Amino acid sequence: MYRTYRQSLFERLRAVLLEKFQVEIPRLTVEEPPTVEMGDYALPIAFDLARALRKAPRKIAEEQVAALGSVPGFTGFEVAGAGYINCRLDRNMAAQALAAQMESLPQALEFILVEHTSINPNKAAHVGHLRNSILGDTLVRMLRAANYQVGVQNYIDNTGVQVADIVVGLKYLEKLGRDTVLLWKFNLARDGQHIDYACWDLYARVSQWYEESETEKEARKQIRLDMLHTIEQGGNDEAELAESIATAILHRHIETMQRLGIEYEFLPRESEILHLHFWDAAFALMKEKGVLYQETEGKNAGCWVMRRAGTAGADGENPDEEAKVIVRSNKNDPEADGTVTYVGKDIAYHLWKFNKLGLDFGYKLFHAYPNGNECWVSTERGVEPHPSFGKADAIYNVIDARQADPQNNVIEALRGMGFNKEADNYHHFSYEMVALTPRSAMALGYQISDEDKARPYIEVSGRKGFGVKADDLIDMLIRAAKAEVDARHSELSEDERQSIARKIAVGALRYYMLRYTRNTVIAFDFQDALSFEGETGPYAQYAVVRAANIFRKAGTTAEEALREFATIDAAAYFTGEAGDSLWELWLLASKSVHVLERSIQTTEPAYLAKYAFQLAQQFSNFYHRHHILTESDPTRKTLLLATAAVAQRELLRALNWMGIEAPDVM
RNA sequence: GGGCGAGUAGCUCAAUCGGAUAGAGCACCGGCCUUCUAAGCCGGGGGUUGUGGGUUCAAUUCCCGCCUCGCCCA
Repeated sequence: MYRTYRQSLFERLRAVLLEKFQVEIPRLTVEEPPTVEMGDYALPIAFDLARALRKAPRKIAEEQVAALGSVPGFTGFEVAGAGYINCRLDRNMAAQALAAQMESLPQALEFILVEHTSINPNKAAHVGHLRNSILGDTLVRMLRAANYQVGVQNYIDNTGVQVADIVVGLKYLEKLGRDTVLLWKFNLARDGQHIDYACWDLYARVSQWYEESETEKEARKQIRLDMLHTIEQGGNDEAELAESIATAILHRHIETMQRLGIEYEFLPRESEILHLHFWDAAFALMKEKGVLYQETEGKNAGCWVMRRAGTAGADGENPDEEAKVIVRSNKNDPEADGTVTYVGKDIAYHLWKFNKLGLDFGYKLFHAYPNGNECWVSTERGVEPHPSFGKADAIYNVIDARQADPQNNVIEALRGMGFNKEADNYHHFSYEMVALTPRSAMALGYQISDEDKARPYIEVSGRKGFGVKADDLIDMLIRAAKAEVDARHSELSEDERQSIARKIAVGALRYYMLRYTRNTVIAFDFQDALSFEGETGPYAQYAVVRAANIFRKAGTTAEEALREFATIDAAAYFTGEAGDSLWELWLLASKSVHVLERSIQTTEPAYLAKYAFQLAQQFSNFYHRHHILTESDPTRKTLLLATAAVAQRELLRALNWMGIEAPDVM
């Protein structure tokens, strides 16, 4: 509603400016007046034109108001302040329009591929991964709400150094082989332990083992490198072990994320990128397009390198020392000679995403969700038929800010190959890391140096086993929510209370991760994350529940309240101070799709989170101000019920776009 | 050394493409449960937006210098 009227206002003003002032404006700034009494939209256009037209802004604004005349849906325009044009909607008409139908965005044609989560399958997921997955899943939901076709995938680096570290740990620390590992897994299951948790500790121990002995350091580093190469090569016991561990941990990650309502459609794995020779095809293509060249001099002599984004490149005389190495050269270590870097493999993978590689994965089913959705995984020889993945028009890679450099290298490679459209539609959806407050780190039992205690946050580290595991946090949240529900709703069954607690926990966690803008480092704090008051998910859920209580006690439904509203004329109730405050809630409720659109344009889910909170806040205010059930004026009662219905409907939509469900009671 | 990001109330964060009186939450103080649920509402104190210049009708926002912190690359 808000978006639709905004659009028509823009069109009208553009036409008027062209006709009466001979000015063409590509974009129009539409703001909001400071208070709702002043109007619903504010146009600062007169300020922009003051210089060109050599007139005072107020004077221009007055002429424009005269030129605008009457616009459907608007009751008037007035000049305010130094030269703003404030626009007033016909409140009654707008409210009827909003009550009658939900606003939506036009059908989009693009197929958008979102990649998120991408956790190394060698340890349990932690809070940092949760931020990634929740941001990514919310982006997926927002794009789908905006009528895009969206694919979701989770990239699995199953042959990387982190998985190799676990295999080193099993072999050299736990002294396990291919067969005895099965027993180890069995014992874990018997003791009620999860493999991702066990590997969390093992990973920390291996990382320590590499460093702890000065005399063994070099030898152990070599063991690590050899293990990596053995696994990459495949067809041996170590690779089989790596595959078995990585797959088991991957299943755990899928389960963890499923608890938060996060699903994937496809899991492309690095092992297939290697074994299906994606790199060879990419290598040939890159050489053909002249993106890669073999350096003959300097420190990178013998390597295949690529000009780095933002640098001058080779000048014809000296080697480009800033160039990014894609294929390593190592005369001292023939094993390492010809090794493709991570960025190299990533380029091949992204050529596949845009259907530029001429190769495809094999596919097999990996996981079936309870709702019937399926998650597929890459494999060398897959099954037929299988769903189609890749062939994206645009992609969003949800990857933390520290990886901006490699991401830009991939984009630069695409551009260098002439895939400009693809490079333009490649979005690194970047976000800052989740760290721990010193207080939370100490609560977890870690020893903190005095220096670290003075910092606002401490970076988590998988190597040190320092961090908050995702499942632990979810368990804590559910316990905390359950205690509240138990205290309030003893009349409900255990199952019902558990289900409500789960929704509250998910709401709290998802909101917590979304409320911060992307480039803010989250200093994770248990006290904040476990809070259900103030600016939190449960606060917004509570507003929905309160609205539901009204309908239940009134013996009606939100839908019925909205149908009833169509039969009354509420114009008289939208005037005066009381009318302003009521209208303010309708106006805010009408902005949901506008906020959705803006959140997508700026790739900033935090706007949506902020909006949901504000809408809940306005509703709570309304709830206290008007006692609906005891309202004696029937027309007014109908209006108030419709107000609650519209606020609840739009709040539910906004929460749904963030993957937050509201319980029936709480 | 180069690149990116950040610095706003006691704390954690917002502030749309440069717009009207810089806003929320937490914490603190004071009110409100016989009413549709107090996971709530109302009120209060709290700010030289790191710092020095510049641009302009208007700067937290843009430009330049400096300081501090974080990350990435070499």
